[in-house]
Order: sequence, then structure tokens, then C-alpha cells
Amino acid sequence: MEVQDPTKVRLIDAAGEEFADKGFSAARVRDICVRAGANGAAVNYHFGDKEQLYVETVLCAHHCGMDMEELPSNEEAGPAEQLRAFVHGFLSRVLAIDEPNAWRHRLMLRELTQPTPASDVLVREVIRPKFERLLEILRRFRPDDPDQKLYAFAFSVIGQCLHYRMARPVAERLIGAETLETLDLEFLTEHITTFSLAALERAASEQDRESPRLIEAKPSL
Amino acid sequence: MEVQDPTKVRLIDAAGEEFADKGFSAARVRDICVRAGANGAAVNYHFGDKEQLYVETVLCAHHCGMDMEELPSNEEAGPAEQLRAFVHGFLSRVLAIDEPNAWRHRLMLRELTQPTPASDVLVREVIRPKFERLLEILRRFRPDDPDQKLYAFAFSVIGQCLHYRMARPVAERLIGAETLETLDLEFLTEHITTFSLAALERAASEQDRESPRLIEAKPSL
Amino acid sequence: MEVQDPTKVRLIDAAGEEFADKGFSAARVRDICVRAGANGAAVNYHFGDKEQLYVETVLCAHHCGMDMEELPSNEEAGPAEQLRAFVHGFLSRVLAIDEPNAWRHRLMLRELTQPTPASDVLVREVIRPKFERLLEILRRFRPDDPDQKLYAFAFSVIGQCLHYRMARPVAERLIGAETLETLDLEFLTEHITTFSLAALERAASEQDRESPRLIEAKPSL
Amino acid sequence: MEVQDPTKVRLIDAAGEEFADKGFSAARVRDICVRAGANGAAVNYHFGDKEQLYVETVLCAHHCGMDMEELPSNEEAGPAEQLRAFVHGFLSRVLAIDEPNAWRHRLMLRELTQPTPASDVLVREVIRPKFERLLEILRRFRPDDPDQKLYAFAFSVIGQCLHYRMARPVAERLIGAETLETLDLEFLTEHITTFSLAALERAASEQDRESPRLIEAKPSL
DNA sequence: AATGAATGAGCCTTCATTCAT
DNA sequence: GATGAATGAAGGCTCATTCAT
Repeated sequence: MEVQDPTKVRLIDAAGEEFADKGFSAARVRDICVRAGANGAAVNYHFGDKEQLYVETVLCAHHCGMDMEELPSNEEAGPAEQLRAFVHGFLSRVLAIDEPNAWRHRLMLRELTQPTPASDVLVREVIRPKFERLLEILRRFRPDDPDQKLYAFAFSVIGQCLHYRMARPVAERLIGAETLETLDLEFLTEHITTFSLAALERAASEQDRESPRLIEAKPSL
Repeated sequence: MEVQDPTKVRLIDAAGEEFADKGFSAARVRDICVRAGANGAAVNYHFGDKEQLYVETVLCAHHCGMDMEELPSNEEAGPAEQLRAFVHGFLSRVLAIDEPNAWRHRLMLRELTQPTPASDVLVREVIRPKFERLLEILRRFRPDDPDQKLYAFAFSVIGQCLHYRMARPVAERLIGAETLETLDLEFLTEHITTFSLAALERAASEQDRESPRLIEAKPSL
Repeated sequence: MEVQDPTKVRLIDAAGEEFADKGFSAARVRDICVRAGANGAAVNYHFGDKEQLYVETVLCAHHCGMDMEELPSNEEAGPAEQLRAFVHGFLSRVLAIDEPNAWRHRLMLRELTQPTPASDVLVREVIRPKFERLLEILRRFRPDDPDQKLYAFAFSVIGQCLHYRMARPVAERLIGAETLETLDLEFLTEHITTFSLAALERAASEQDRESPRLIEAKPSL
Repeated sequence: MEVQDPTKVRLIDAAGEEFADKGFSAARVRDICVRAGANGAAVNYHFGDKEQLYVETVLCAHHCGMDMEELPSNEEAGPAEQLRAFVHGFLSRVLAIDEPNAWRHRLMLRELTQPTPASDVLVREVIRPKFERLLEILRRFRPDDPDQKLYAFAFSVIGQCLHYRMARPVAERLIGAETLETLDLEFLTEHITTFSLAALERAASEQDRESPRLIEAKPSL
């Protein structure tokens, strides 16, 4: 029933915003302290230096706030439903941008494209479990495909989702902010799930036709 | 037909590498000058300041080196072939990472996620034409879909491709560098084209049946 | 007969080591506290500030631990024996370096070369009595010499002894640590006493003959 | 005929004064820059950081200014004259305190008692040659003594000289500044030379009598 | 009596920029 | 056209000190 250290927490919260907005090198520890309402030496007192603050901020990003499980889906549901649940859960975090603690998502996205030593833990504890979960779902559609193919499927699903955060600023300029707003969580969940199901449910025989390099060599499978 | 100032060119080239590697704020003008074999005051002499150097570097990234129209697809080909050609062309740039001038791609990718004032021109002159071209292709598959839906299709295609650059560091850790190598240009062109065609070629009637809120009602799948 | 505050004592002991090793400004109060196993605010709590801690440490250096009067020489002994006893006592402290409380000696040596306000007391209570004692001894050799000459003799004796602490690091590099080890307390007591006696016992008449500006005149030598 | 860089030279000069006065850690680079009339970033521009400035300052201390050779003594002079010349030359630097460039001496004295990595060069290039020179002189007095004994003689000579710099502040308080002034270069040269000659010229037979530990064991030699 | 959290002054250093040549 | 020297602003960080408990 102990009250958690408010200064340190506020510091991490402020650092999260700054790091997510500006990146590590452009973020100023002074700004972080001001934002946290703390003294300019506070980060050095609590974290040693800027880099350790960054590490702790990234770790906190998925320890404290990323337990937003997308799992309302029962395991007994069909694979399509599981995929839809996965996409929904994934997108819900990808699209979260205005809510409090949104910096956690933005910061983790930064780690995806520009990994730092801090992202090792991130991959191990957050991303890999999620990736394995997706692979399981996909394997129910394509039990005979090699891993390589499954990976490509997984990346296709993930890539579609992530794109809405990664390239959001550009997307806004391309189709306008209002139109982009209409591509909301429900719409995109439906779209991406359907889009992906079409490929996954296509008969394996059809699938094989598509490999131009192996047409003669691989007759029936 | 004058030979361009070699120092200025070397400067932009060096700046491109630095900016692509480290981002704007983490890049050091001194490092850029050293890399270009120029004096420490060279960027200020040639470009005024760091920011203008960045702008010119970004502009050069698609003016000088983005002779990106490697699309050998004839207009008379079927839409599937056109899509394949588009994906192939897009992926070829996305996957280019080791070749000289690779910084141009990496730098533009940075602009996607963290747009700067310099990216306005980028969107207008490079990205939008490409996006429109993709929309044309997709519209031949789905002439009756609203724009909103077409945008979603386009983003699905683009997102799949871009993911292999955006999240490449993480992907390497997830499936291993060697396995990731096997997902090469040919393989991914085939995979993404097929994956997308499956969704695009599915009848619109099927498409519409998939209401996201009919989970229990969903009959067969 | 109260047991003295153990924390305060440990603090002074730790401070002594730090100050003797690094000097006043390079010593860190945090390191002192850590070394004393006390809280980081302990020195400010017990001593007010760093400077007062230094003063108290210097004072303690000769109050508590400088039971330096190990001179077993009887007053009735000849002056040569008294000189030997003095040199022995002085050297024994000068050469003490590894024993516990060695910081007291090292710290006082620092005060010799870089005096601080704290060294006023040191001179008055420790150094001057010792100096006067040496002058008494020397005066028995040279009752007719002026003070100026006696001072020079005294400084010659003291200078020879102190050199083995002052320039010890350099001496080690010059002749090697092992060879320097052979110049131990007994050896040096003998050497310095003999060396000095030779000068002291030389007849004053001889002494005066040695005019520095009679280089050619110098007869035999 | 090139004019030497004034800023860098002024910087070293100012640094010399500061370091000699306050030691490395207590010296402020800002003060050094102010004293040199240079910008606060000047030391970092010219030397990289404070530590490298210190090293260069120490090196400069004996490269540029320590070529004040005490050698007006001809090699053909007797050993006593050579010793006198050595003492004179050594003392002249030891006592130099008010003249310009005096910081060189004070700084090197600091290195004697508190050696830093920078003092390696100092020992090798400045101190050891001087020490060897002294040993040569002494060996002419005592050709049969072992090295150990010669070292002790050398340290006795050096110790007497150095004491007037090492403990000068304390000596002032002990005998008064005015009296200390009378112990000037000429007086001390004479005193220390005579003092040392008495010991050196004492017959070897006498010398041996003095070793109390070997009285019975070492009868005649 | 003693501590952990927090502070503020100031230091070293970095870095883009300018200036004289 | 280009450079080396020099600068000013600002950043991260250290450290002694203070305060509430």
C-alpha cells in the first residue's frame, strides 16, 4: 500500500514523451526535468545519466503499460477469429496516439526502426512472444508451409498494421487527415483481416501456381 | 554542362550517410566534413547551416539518385502483371541497403516516419506520383470500391513492402539474419504480389459479407 | 569517559585517507561517506561542510594519532646520540606508509607543501616544538653559530629526512622500488646522522675557509 | 621566422600558473581561459580537454623553459667545484619563485610529490639525467661505495635543496619571512655544498666506524 | 541521531557557427 | 573557393549541500 515514488515516475513519464517525440539525441534532459516539475539534476540523481534514463524508460514502456492484452478471443474460436482478434489487438495499440501513455507505443515504434541496446529486452519479452503467437495462428491455416513462408505471411500481416503508425504523417498528406480518420480501428481490423484471410485461405494448390520459378519443377505437392 | 563542385557533392554524399545513419540531430557536421575530406567550416560555407544542408541532401536524394522508374511493365499488361511490376520496383529499392547511394533510400525512409519540413517536397514529387500510380492499378481490380477502400488496399501493399526496411533490425533478431536473407527480392515480390492478389481478386460480394460484428453468426469460414 | 561517536570517528578516518590520497579539492565527500559506511549527508550533518571536516581531520591527525614522541634518548646522552635519536624518530614517521593511521603522516606532509588555514595549528603545536628541539641539539654542536646558520643546519637535517616521503614516487622510478626498500629506517638513520655529524663536527674554522668565490684559490681538497 | 601561435602559448602559460597554484582538480578551465584572454572553449579546441592541456603544460614546463643549464663549471674542475656548481644550478631553480615562468618550477615540484601519468616523461627526460649527473660527481668522492650508499648521498644533497621549495611555507612561519630571505642562493649554495662535502670527504675508514650494526663484525676493512 | 530525496551552482565539454586570411 | 582559428550558446553531468522525515 506504499505510494510509488512520484518524482521518479513523473520523470520517466516526461522522458517517455520527450524521447518519443524527439528521439534520444534531440531530447534535452532539462526539458524532461521541467516537464516532470523536477530539478535539473533529478535525472542524474535517479538514473545516473541520460542513457540509463532512456533504457529504464524503454523497459517501463512495456513493463508498466503494455499489458493491454488483445485477448478477448477464446482459444476455441476458429483461426479466422483468432487472426481477427490478433489484428484488432495489434491495431488498437498501433492506432493509439492521443491517449495518455501513448508515448509507450511511439517509443517502442522508434525502437523498431532504430534499435538501441535497450531494444534487446524489448524484442525478447514483448515482440517475440507476440510474433510466436501470430505464427501459431498462421500455422493453422497453412500447416504444410515451410517456416520461411510462414514468416512472410506474418510480416505481411504485421506490416499492414504497423504501416498506419510508421507512415502516418505521410499518409495524412497523401489522403488528407479527415479521410485517414475514417480508416479507424474497426474499419482497418476488418480490412486487414479480410485482406490477409484471402491469401491464407487460398487453396495450397492455387498457391503453388504462383511461384513462377517453380512451375514445371513442382507439379503437385 | 559544367562539372559540379566536387567538394559540394562529396559533402552531400557524406551528409547523406550521416543523416541516414544517425538522424538529423545526432549527426555531426564535423563528422560529415571529415568524411567528405573537407574543412570543418565547409558545410557552413557551402550550405549556410546544418539545416539547409539537410534539406539539400533530402532533395538530392530523389533528384539525383532516385532514378526509380525501373518498371519494365508494359501498360498493356494485365493488372496483375502491373501490380507485380510495381511491387518488384518498390521492393527493389526497399531492399537495397548495401549498394552505394543506399543512403538515399534510408534517408527517405526516415522522412516517412519522422517528417521534417524537407519532406514536403518529397511527398509531392516522389511519393504521391507513386501512390497515384498504385491507386490506378488497384482501381482496375476494384473499379466499384470507394476511395477509402482503395486507400486501404494501397496501404496494405505498401505496408507489406516497407516493413522489410522499417522493421528489418527487429526482423533479423526474430528469424535470424540468414533466414531473413532468403526472403530476397524475387521471393518477396512473388509473395507480396500473390498475397495481395488474393484479396484483390476476391469477389466484392464475398468481401462485403465479412461484417466484423457477426462473430457468432459467422457460418463456415 | 564517554565512548566517542563511532560514525564521526569513522568519518574522520575515511576523510583522512581521501584527503591524504587526493588532496582537498579532488576528494569527494560522497566517497568519504561510502568509505565510512555512512549516509551521503553524514559529513554535512556532523561537520557542517567539507572544509570544516578537513580542519577537524587535520587537527585530529596530530591530536589523536601523533603520539610521536618515541624518542628514547636520554637527555644526558651526548649530542650525537640525541641527533641520532631525533633523526630516528623523525624518519620513523616519515617512512611509515603502510601502517594503519598512515594517512595522518601523509596528510601532514600535504600541509607542509600546500598549507591551508588548518595548518596554522599544525605548525604551532606540532612542527615548531619539534623544530625547537632540533635547534637545541644543533646548538650543542655549534654554540657560536648565528641563528641563520643553525636554521640552515636544521633544514639540512629535516630536508634529508623529508625527501624520502616527498619525492618517494620519483625516487622509486629512479632507483627502483626494491633498491629503495633497502634504504630502510635503520640504514637511513645511520646515513643521515653520519652525514650530518660530519658537517656539524667539522671545525668552525674550516667551515669559514670555504668562501664560494675562491675557486682558484682552493688549495688541496 | 614564423610567429608562434599566441593563443595556444598564452593558454599554456595561464594553465601553468593555475595548475601550479591550485593543482589539477582545483584549477578551473574557465579561469585559465580568462587569464589567457581566450574564449571558454579555447582549451577544448586547442588541447581536447583539461587533462591533455595538463600533460602538454607539464611537458612544456621542461621543454621550453628548463634549458637553464647550471653548467658554467668546467669538466676539468675538481669534484668539489662540480658539486658546488650542481648545487648552485639546482638551487637557482628551486629558489626561483617570483620570476616569470616560475610556474614551471612549481609545477614540476608538484609532479614530484603527486605524480601523474604526465610525470613519466618528466622523470625520463629531466630528472633522471640530472640524477645521473649527480651520481657521477659523487662517485668521484666515493669510488668504492656501493650504489645503495651513493643513492643515499645523492638524496641527501637533493633533499637539502628541495626542502627550500617543498616546505617553504612552513619554513616562513618557523623562522620568519625576513630571516628566510637571508637564506639566499649564495648562502645556501655555500651551506649545502660545505655540509655535503664534509660527509663526502670524510675518510672511508671513519665512515665505517659509524655503522653501529657492524661494529664487531666489520673490524678493519 | 541519521537518512534518502532533492536541489542549485558551477564545471567540463560539445557543437554549430563565424571570422580573418 | 576554401581554410584554420576562434567563439558563444547550450548541454550533460558532478558535487556539495539542504530539507523533510
